[in-house]
Formats: sequence, C-alpha cells, structure tokens
Amino acid sequence: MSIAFDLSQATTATALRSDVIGDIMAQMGLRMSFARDEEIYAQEEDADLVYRVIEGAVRTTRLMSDGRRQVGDFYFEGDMFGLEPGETHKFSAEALSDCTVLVLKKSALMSLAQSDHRIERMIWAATSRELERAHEHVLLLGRKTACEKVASLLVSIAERTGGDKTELPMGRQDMADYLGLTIETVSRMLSQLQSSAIIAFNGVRNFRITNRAALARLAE
Amino acid sequence: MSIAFDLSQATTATALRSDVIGDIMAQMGLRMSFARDEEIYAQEEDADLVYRVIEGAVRTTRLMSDGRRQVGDFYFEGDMFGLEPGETHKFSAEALSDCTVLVLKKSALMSLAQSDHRIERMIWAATSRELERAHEHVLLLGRKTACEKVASLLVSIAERTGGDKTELPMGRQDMADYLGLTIETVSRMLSQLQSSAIIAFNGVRNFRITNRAALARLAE
DNA sequence: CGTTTCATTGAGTGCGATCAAGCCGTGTGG
DNA sequence: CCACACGGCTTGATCGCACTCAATGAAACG
Repeated sequence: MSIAFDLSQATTATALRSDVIGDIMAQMGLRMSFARDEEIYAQEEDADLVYRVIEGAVRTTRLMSDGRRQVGDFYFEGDMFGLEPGETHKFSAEALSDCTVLVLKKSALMSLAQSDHRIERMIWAATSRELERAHEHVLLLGRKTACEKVASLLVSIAERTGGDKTELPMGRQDMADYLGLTIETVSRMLSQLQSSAIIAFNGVRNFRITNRAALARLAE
Repeated sequence: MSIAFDLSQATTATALRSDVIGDIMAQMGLRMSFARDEEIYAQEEDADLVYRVIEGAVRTTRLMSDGRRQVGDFYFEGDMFGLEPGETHKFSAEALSDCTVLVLKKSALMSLAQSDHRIERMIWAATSRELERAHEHVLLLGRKTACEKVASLLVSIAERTGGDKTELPMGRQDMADYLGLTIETVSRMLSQLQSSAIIAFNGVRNFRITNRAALARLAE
C-alpha cells in the first residue's frame, strides 16, 4: 500500500464526477494506492473512514466461519464505499485491480457536515444509493435463475462502465460469490449466452453485448 | 384504511421507543390503520412519505413481471419503513396483520431537518440500519442453506420481538419469499428443527426455542 | 518452455423445487 | 351441534437446476 498527499491531482480526480463530497475528499482526503487483491479494510475493523474510487475497482466481501464467501458489491471510478452504519465493518474491502482511492475520516466529514448541510445530505444520498443497490441484489439472489443472475450482472457492469466493449475487472470467482453461484455455473451461463449470440467474448475478461434486448429481457 | 389525527395517543405511541423522529412523527404525523394484507404503498408509487409501525407488523415486497415475489423485510413495533432513496418505491408495503402506523411527509421531515441537525442524523441512522439489514439479507440469500435460512429468520424474529414464546406474524408464504425458498421447503425445515428438539411449535404461528445454542449455530 | 493459475467442459450427485395428496383449524349453514 | 367447505400447512414422490468432482484447455509468468 502506498500513500501520498493528494494536492496536485485534486482537480483531475474530481473531474470524474463533480459533487460536494468529491470536492471535499479531494481537498482533505488522503490518496492511497492498493495492489490487486490487497485489503483496503477488514471485516470487524473499525469503520471510521470513508472511501472513493479514483482509479481501478473495488469489491466488498464477507466471509463466513467455514469459508463461504459473499461479495457485497463492486465499486468503480467515482463510487463511494465504506459507508457502513455500525462501529465496525461487516464486510471487508479489497482491490479488484491495482487501484487508487481517496480516504477521509468519517468524523472529519461529520464535523464538516455540521456547518454544511449539503454534506450531510450527500452522505445520506450515498447511503441511500447503497441501499437501493442492496435491494436489487436481494431480488437477484432470492428469485432469479443462474442465467438471469449472470445476465443482470453483465448489464449492470456494462451500464456503469459505459462503452461498447466492456472490461470485467473481476475474475469468475468474484462473479460467482456476488451471484450466489459457483464458478462452474457462471462459466456455463457465459458460454450459453455466447452460443445464443447474446454476448461475444474476446478473451475471458472482455465482452461485447450483441443482443441488448435479449440480455435485458433475461436480466428483467 | 382508516385515518385519524394522532393527538391523544401521541405519548403512548412514542413510549414504545423514545427518539427524536418518533416524537416528531407522533406530533406531526397522521395515524393510519390497515387491515391484514392491505397495501400501505405500492411498487412504483411516489416515495414521499415515511412510516413508523405503532402496532402490528408490516412486510415490504417486490413482484417480478412473471409473479415471482421477494419479501424485502419485516417491520415490527417502533420500526421505521418507507425510507427509499429514489423518487418511486421499488418495493410495496403491506400490512402483515391488522396494524397501525404513523405517517409523515418526507418533505416535511426534510424541511424540519434544516433547522434541527438531529433529525437529519436520525434519518441517516435509520437508512443505515436498513442497509445493515439488507447486507445481512444478501449473505443469507447468497450463501446459506435452506435450514440455515429458516434458523436465521427464527432467531431474528425472536430477538426483535423478545419474550420466551414467539408469535410469527407472517404465514409460510411470506417466510418463503423472504428466504428465497418455497413454502414446502420452509415447512420441512421447521419440522426438521422441531424433531431435532431445537424449537417447539404450539400451533402453526407460535414457537419456543428449546435449544438456543443449536439454533444460533445454524443461523451462524 | 515449463509451471502455475484461472477458465471451460463433462459426468454424476444432491438439494430444494414441483406436483400431488392428505391434514387440520376455522368458519358457515343446516 | 354437526356436516361440510375452504384456505393454509404438512408430508410424500419425483424432477431438475445448480453443485461437486474431475479432466482438459488456455493464458500469464518466471
């Protein structure tokens, strides 16, 4: 893990998605870099920092005592994460790829919030967005089939990262643990979608949607 | 649905769980009653009201176009619900049993929040608690077995409602749709837990935990 | 070029779903 | 007070989707 004060690049960082919290984090936050699979914070660790992805991608995961793993969510450029309510994190966060994040003490943000209402409002908005995504995740895990789960994930990532071709920042195991499936099932569904001419892969981590309507229908 | 201004019973209502939002809702909110299975708000409806359970219990549900149903959560006395971020509700809310709730316009609460920081803080705290529960729900749906799911739900309800004997306010279908299972599987797991002497039923909706350690172990 | 890691594919299994009776508490009318 | 019907729950038999185990393939790395 490497740390550097973020001054020179504050403007380029916030240019990604301009908002109040972004500005404040860029001004007051610390810029940190993590290597692929490096832990950003641990399950059970005190949750006194908030984060924002500047470059790369992040996953949050929760481990059960017997090793079963659940991925909570994936975060891309501009996304805030680490906004967990309790004293300690229930999920850990890890770098999906080599990545850079801005970090700010939650307490610092909160004390600022006392003088600036917009900040409080934006923290709440970010938490709300998290909740909305969690609800979507609940529906996916509870009632969708393996094929629908995979289709939903692909649509979601394609939407969030934009562009014609989509790069998957995570491996099959991460996809499986997000979807409540095994890597074998994920792999089979991807092959199936490909042979149905709905998506086309170019290497294991790069795909293109060739039949957007069909994929959207599967994702519901 | 029946409506009455809540003045006389404001004190008894807030006595259930004393906090700022509770006080405000009791003072400014409308008291409404709903019959079992009556809709409190609909999926796709504008989300401009927040609610608080005074008596009875509530479920939130989401319906897929083909009829598959997912229960988002159950709410008991003192719980706030309806705190969805977006413009419209993604889940609908229905009365599990005949129940009474306090209702307040979100916009009214927000304008109050401008003069009182505690209110903004508490709305955020309530949203955070929702998020925490959603995360727990994700783990349950993604990685727990049928038996563990049922055990987790029983523990959760027993914890939230307290007391030696626990009354289930919902039927088997609601449990199944919360757990991502079918009623048959829920029923089988309950029978199994009972024959393992971990719980004891007295009628279909009333049970007692006879081996708390074993149940907790299953629920993880 | 060999080694390692990750993804795909195949064969067989099992958990939870589906289909189908049967049971039981509750309400209703004779 | 009983006969009956109805809805919700339980139990049994069977099915099928996703898991497990195993082998192969393909890309990354030293």
